[in-house]
Amino acid sequence: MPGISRRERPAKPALSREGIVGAAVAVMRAEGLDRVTMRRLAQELDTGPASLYVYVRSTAELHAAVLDALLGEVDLTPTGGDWRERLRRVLDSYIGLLFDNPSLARAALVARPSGTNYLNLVETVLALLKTGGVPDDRAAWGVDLLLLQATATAAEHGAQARQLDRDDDWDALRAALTGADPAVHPRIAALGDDLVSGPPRDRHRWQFDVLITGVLGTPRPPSTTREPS
Amino acid sequence: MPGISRRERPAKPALSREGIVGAAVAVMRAEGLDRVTMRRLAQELDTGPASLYVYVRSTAELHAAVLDALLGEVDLTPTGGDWRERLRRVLDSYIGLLFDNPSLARAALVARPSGTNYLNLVETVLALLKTGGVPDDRAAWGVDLLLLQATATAAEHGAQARQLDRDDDWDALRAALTGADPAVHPRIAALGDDLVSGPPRDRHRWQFDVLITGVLGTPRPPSTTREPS
DNA sequence: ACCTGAACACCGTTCAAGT
DNA sequence: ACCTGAACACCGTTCAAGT
Repeated sequence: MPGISRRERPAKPALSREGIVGAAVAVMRAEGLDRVTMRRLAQELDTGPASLYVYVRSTAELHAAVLDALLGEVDLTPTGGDWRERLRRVLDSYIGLLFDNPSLARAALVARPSGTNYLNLVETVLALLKTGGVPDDRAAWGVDLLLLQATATAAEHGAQARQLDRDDDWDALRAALTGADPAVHPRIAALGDDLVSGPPRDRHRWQFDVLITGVLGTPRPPSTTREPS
Repeated sequence: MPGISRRERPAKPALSREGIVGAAVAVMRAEGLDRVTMRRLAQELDTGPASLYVYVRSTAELHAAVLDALLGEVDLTPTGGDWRERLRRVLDSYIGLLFDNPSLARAALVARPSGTNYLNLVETVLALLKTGGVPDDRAAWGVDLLLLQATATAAEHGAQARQLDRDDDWDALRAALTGADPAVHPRIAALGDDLVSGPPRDRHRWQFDVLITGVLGTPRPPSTTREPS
């Protein structure tokens, strides 16, 4: 028994970008993004790592491709509620996806995806903002803000959830905040528990509302760049 | 000439957490956080990597310690302007620090620092929000929102700035957005350039204003957790 | 063109053994 | 206790050589 995944595959299928990304998604699902390495994938595809570089530029690019593939699972058409509620649902779906794959959220911050699924997500958010009467110029900048916030939240919390390792750091932060010396950090001491408490869902909802309220109430500054001749 | 950094150090100094973090900061400044590895540090300290584990739990924990040390450079007492302007300056200082060390921003999302410098930053933000009349409960959640936004912005942009590698991804996104098919992605096509354009400073300022406006205008939801007896 | 073996230059972490 | 050598189990990427 030389290979692991030799089931109904008598002949080695030809390499292709599609096949590589597909294998990458499978490995990610089974073992996490940390295991999506050139060497692990080469093993899966029964070849050497060098061969993959014909189709993929780097590990980072590969991770971006995996993310875009996963983005196909985001629910872009929730039903019921007004534009605001639907937008919240779309972003919750996006966050949920990244929560399940925390390392993916971190990858999203580093190498932004540019595939169809990402474009569909952006388009959906823009359409909902339009429905809500958000001026175009604010929507253009707002979509970035909303997606960045969602991604960062997932990246942050995701770390906490998956790796036991990070729990210690988070506990350390919690302890540092709740145990602050009132003489040195009076505001932290005054707020205490509230700084880190609250059900995540409530926090997310409030954060989303802050963003929407802010976008609705904040005109964009006049452009500081020189006009095109 | 056996070692690299043998200058006025005749005897090998005893290992200590302080010394390790200090060396880590030095290596980060000189070669970037990517080079802050157990092995590289061991080499710097003239020992083996295993020895470091007496003082440091993991590489992630070490990176968090480096971040907290760097956080000491954030300007917490800008002069002039009202609370809002001063808060903007503090966050700009924080963002600037992370911009210069992009990988640090990513580390901040994964392993949150809990040292004195981080507490000082949180305290300062809370104090400025208090000055601005932001209710305590919103300030408690708002500080997280503001710092997360700043960190994510740095993590995102930082990748673009430092590594040529990521430029391609960003260009790909830009091209995908500006070249969108109006039949498939009408809103993206309509907004076009504006989605990715604008001086970063203007975008940052607008994002900050959105957050402040949002926090000022969004009450926290009534707690959904049961009251303490 | 596409594919590969082999090499270069690294990693984190553990553990038995020493002092 | 503190420190370490050595090992285990990996990495990304390049490049000359093959088909």
